[in-house]
Amino acid sequence: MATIRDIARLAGVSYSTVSKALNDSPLVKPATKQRILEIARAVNYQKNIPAAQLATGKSMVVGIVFEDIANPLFAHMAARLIDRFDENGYQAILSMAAQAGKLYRHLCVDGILYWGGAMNPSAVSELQDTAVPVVVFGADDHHHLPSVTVDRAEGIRMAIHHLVEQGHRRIGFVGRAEGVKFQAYIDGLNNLGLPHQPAWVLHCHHTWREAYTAMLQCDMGADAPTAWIGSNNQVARGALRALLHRGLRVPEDVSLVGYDDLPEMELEEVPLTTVGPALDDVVTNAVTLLMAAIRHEATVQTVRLMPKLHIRNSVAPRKERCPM
Amino acid sequence: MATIRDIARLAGVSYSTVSKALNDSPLVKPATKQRILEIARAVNYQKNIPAAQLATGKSMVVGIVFEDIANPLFAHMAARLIDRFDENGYQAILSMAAQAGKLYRHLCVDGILYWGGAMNPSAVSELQDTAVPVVVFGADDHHHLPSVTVDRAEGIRMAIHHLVEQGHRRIGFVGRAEGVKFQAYIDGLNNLGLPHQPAWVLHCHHTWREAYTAMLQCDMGADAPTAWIGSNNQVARGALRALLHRGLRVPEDVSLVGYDDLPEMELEEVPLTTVGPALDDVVTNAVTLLMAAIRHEATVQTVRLMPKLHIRNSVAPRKERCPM
DNA sequence: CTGAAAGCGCTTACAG
DNA sequence: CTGAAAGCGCTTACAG
Repeated sequence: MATIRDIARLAGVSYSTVSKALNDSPLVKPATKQRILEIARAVNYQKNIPAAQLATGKSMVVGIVFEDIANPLFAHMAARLIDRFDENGYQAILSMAAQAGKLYRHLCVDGILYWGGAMNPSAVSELQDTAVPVVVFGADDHHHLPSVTVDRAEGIRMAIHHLVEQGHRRIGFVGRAEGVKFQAYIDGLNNLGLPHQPAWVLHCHHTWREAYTAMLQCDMGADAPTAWIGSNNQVARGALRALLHRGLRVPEDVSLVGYDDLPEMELEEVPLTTVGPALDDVVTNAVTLLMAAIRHEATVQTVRLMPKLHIRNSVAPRKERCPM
Repeated sequence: MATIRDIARLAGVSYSTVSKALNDSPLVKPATKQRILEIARAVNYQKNIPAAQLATGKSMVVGIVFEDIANPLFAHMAARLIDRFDENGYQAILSMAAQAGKLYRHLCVDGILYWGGAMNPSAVSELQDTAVPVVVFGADDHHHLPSVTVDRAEGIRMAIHHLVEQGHRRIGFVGRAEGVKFQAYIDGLNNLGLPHQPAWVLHCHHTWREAYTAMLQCDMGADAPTAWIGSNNQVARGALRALLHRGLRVPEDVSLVGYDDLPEMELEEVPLTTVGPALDDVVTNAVTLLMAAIRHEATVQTVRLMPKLHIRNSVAPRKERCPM
């Protein structure tokens, strides 16, 4: 690997001049600069970034942490995130929560973006230990960190209202039976004076499989919900499949609205009506916040986004369901 | 951020002794070592890896490149890959093909693992420019690089044979109508003296959506295939959905075998019969190869894996299909 | 416009 | 067992 000194020798200048030329400093005569650049290309010079980083104290790379890379949301956002950082002159690297702390400390990244639906507290606090700025997104507020959050409770309320408008009164919930979304579900029903029963809540983690299994096994007697809310994209899909598997028609027999608005939701067997934030907004705001934090101009600490309702084909007016 | 010199001052020793203590060198007296370690912990010392890297020339991190992070195979393999590297004392970072070249050169990683189904030639050659070892996997052989490949042609042959054993003679292909798999499809039919027609090949990229659309629109007249091969996991799923959407029963009316054996394939509406390599083998071999290359003991240059047939429920003996 | 010098935080022979 | 010194490849005042 050629170094700055090799080039200096070849060009017959000092290596500090080479350094300046390579960094396009105005302090070096165009002619020399050009000569140096040509030689650099000729020897296929590659700057040693760790060395530059050591000298300047900045790496121009940021780390992105994903709690759950199996979630299709991940693929959807990662590419956009990387592009946004690139526009800001930063390179982005991806990692999973388990190794992020150690990794980014080692690499001395300039900033960290943490995406977590469930938000692993120990992973986050490990990140905080490092001196670099971190912003979190996709989760609930984090007390001590800038974050972009979504009013998920409002999202669930919107889902309930939409269902109620269609005449539904027995509304079930599939997903994690705890946290903001679940609480909003309970509160939403109570506020509207709607009934709820333990049997209408199918507790499961945010995976396709668990949601599928839960929905497949649950009681679908005459007293069962006529509409369900699935607490994220995976859950909604798994639930949909299970419903269909059981011979129920969606939305004719049962309605379903899912949280998270991925483009793919439209491609499901029954295009899913969903509620969720515009993902591009989430991405853009998260990047903006981190850039500001890196430049120490962190005026805004928290951005709160509103979800929207996307009506497709998985909700229909209630009619009493034919028993199984 | 505390440095080695801060600790030295606090401990009343030279900083070179601190360095040795921190690296657990046997050259320092246990008592001093312990005192140094305690101080290091007390001041929350974090080693500056770029500096260490500059001094030693190695970073102990490897880069993993994924061409297509939207492919569920990605999530499946990334976690396993990271674990394997960890067992070898290496940290792994993920990135997408577009930025990998620049990124890994900047970071001076010790090795690169490149996963590509379609194999983007320019991205790979950009990687090769760097002096660090790279191994590719999940794609065809790469002429100049160590690689772990799968005999995909054999996989397709296995699929055809399985279908033929079930009495099928008109076998269609959904996926990229070029490359190894497609060629194996054509050759396989020819070798068995089976007919084939242009209309039985649905060309599409490896996405759910394209496969779905292609299968939805194709001619399903009396002359259509009674069985299909989907060229990867996404394609097989999209095709399955389209078939069902058209009112065809799988496998009663049409059979389908998919390439790639992801655990999720079993969870499809109709559990899919698939053909593909054991993914853990792919992962393990790829890591082993890269580790060997990094240690300059690259004896094996290419590992070729055999796919297997996984029989589930999407293939049935042929019966003439009821026309649509 | 150019170059000599110091320094970033670490590692590693080498001498004591 | 400990420490002084040189060096990794770069950047950046500072002097010329």
